[in-house]
Amino acid sequence: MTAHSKKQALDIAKDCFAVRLRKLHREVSGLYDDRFRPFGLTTAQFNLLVSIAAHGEVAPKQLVETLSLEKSTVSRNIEKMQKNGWVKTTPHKDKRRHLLALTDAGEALLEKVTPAWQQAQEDAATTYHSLKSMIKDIPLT
Amino acid sequence: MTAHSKKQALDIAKDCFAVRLRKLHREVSGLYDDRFRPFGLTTAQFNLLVSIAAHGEVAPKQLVETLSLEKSTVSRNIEKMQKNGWVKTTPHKDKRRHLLALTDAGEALLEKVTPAWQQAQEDAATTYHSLKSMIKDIPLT
DNA sequence: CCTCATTAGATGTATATGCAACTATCCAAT
DNA sequence: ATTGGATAGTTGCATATACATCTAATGAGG
Repeated sequence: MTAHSKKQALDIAKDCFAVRLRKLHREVSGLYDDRFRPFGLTTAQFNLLVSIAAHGEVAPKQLVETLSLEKSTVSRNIEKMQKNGWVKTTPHKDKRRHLLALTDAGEALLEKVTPAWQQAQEDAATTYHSLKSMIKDIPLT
Repeated sequence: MTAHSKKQALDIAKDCFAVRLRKLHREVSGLYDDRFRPFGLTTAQFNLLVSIAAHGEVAPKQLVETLSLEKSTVSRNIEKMQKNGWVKTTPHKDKRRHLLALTDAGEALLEKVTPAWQQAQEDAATTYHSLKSMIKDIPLT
């Protein structure tokens, strides 16, 4: 390990978008996970819960696009949320598809965790002052 | 699902730091993974590779702090990198600890993937124009 | 009608990640 | 020196994620 290559590695670590973004993602996700834990909810599941609620009724395919998740990830995460009684499916004329919606329990959960979400938002904004301005630059769709 | 609660969910989805940050993380990590795949390297492993190189010799505990990773995550990811012959360990006087360093193969790999990393950086900067300015606001340590 | 490419989802397999609990070691107070 | 708490790392377990492959259903050309 020459001094040169060590310095080069330092530069990469400092400049790399992925290194910083992944670290920030772990830290921020942790704040939300801490707040959601008492409800038996994870941040990934909360994302899906909110997205389904926002659509009313929605196909998995749509969630894949909205959240940039792999279809198999959606498939399996939804499966857990169904087992927890938060999500229900309804058939579609096109038998390949089906639609997802929140159950009453799912809607009640969303109501119930909203204050925890607000606290997590504050945690994040307090710890990472730049998030508030940064958020506008993160594309949503 | 009332129209009111649906609109509320839309607002949460739009405002939530975690939703946007996690989505961006998946998209950007995917760009790097695509570039690293031909080398049998993942973005997570690249992060560790660079961090070890930047330190020269480093304890897992230090990586935990530098990258905000759980200690068990570091433990197991390093284990895979050792099996791949990229990382070696040396004992420490304090027998609880050990030090990590890159092997020759590890250093060679880092050299070899650096152009791919640069391409991923360009991919990311091109797709997400705001990343370049955003990066300054993401705390490193 | 057929057939074949396409599409939506599910399943097999692997990595990444975190929490809890455990082990081994160290250190400080007595 | 002894012991009890702290520390570094590992292991058990669960979720999250992606790629490759598979299945079922659709739809477009012939």
